Amino acid sequence: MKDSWIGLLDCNNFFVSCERLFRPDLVGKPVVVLSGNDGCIVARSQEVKDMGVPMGVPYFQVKDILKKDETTTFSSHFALYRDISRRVFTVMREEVDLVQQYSVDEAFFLCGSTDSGLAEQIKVAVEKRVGIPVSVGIAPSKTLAKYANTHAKQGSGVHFLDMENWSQESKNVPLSRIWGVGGQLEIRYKQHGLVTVADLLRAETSRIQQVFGVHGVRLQQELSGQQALPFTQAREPQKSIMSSRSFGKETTDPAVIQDAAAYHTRHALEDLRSMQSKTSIIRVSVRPSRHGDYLLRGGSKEAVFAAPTDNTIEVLKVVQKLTASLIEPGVPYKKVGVVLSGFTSSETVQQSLFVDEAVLKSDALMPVIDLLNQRLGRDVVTLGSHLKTPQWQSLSELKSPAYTTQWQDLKTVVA
DNA sequence: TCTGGGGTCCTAGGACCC
DNA sequence: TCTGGGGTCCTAGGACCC
Repeated sequence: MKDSWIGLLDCNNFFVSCERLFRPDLVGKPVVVLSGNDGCIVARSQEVKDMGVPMGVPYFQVKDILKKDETTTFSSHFALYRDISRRVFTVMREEVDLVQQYSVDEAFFLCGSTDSGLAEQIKVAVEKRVGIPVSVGIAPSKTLAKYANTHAKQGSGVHFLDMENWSQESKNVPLSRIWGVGGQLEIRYKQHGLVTVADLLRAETSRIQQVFGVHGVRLQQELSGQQALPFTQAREPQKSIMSSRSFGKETTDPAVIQDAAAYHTRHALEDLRSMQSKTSIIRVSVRPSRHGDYLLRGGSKEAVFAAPTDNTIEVLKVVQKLTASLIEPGVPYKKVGVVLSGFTSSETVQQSLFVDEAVLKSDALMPVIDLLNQRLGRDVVTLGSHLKTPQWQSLSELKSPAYTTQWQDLKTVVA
């Protein structure tokens, strides 16, 4: 299809919009959503953006400014956002066939280069039926569609990139504004005299390949309107599961670190089993604070299982060893996490020739534990040694009620 | 005092093999 | 006594994204 352009639908200030859905009184007023630990700002309403509060800034640094302007603050509430996200894309799929979800609040779709009717139609449907404001950008490639979306957000909410003007406009667009160019790459491009999109488009591809590798060449193609990042409707299976969290307070105590590692292992394995998958690679990482003398003392290690497993007990043993070998005495750690990868479907897993009897028995235990936790609430039944009160956990003090996922938090509507 | 969590992809460099 | 080079796999880490 020669005329196949790519659209990007992006929810505006997604987390903020989700909170406003249940607090319509906050529409038009400043709102922020914080990360876990109430550490950083992860979503800002337009009013807060206009106040000059940057994305990702530590909350404590802007607390006073926000208070002064009577900003409403929420701790993040991912179960709610995932639920709203599912509704957004359900409605979207009813309006357009070819959809590729990219993140919790964005999806690409295929459409014609002049098909503004469709773009408008999707936007209206989502806003009307879900209540989340969205913007749509349309262009010949994904990277350009992302860029077009920034125009859409500033304007009427739908924007088609005009390729006639693009070669002219690209002279004034810094590479740093392009999807895929972060702080480090911006510096590297600058070192080679490449500052604007036009600079990159002019550069010799062989030289770009040499200096910036496949990533650079792909970027050049995407920005010239070629689709180097293919649109695929098929949902790629998830390749890894991560569970990690910063501690409320740094710790040097191996028992506390082991307890947190065990917690993340249980949760990652629970997710794994719900995906009907088994894992063959586990990686454990420990990090000191990113802001202190121990910056470089973190690290990670992985282990490979001879036969793929979804058995928490089996994985916990390995995690314990990896964690112990990573911890250095006296280093104050701030974060620990585990990542599972190398998945195979549970049904197709080959049995190892030498299966431990005890492992087989505990395999049967896993579904029981998952079911109990589903019924009784997370972590009612847990495996592995753990401290009575987790000393590493943090508080989310400003969390909104679980409007859509907990019965007791359902909104009461009085007619 | 207080600086997120969950993903993907890429690559440098060491180990190992022939 | 002299003492290669290329390929591949793996680990760990880095960059980016939302």
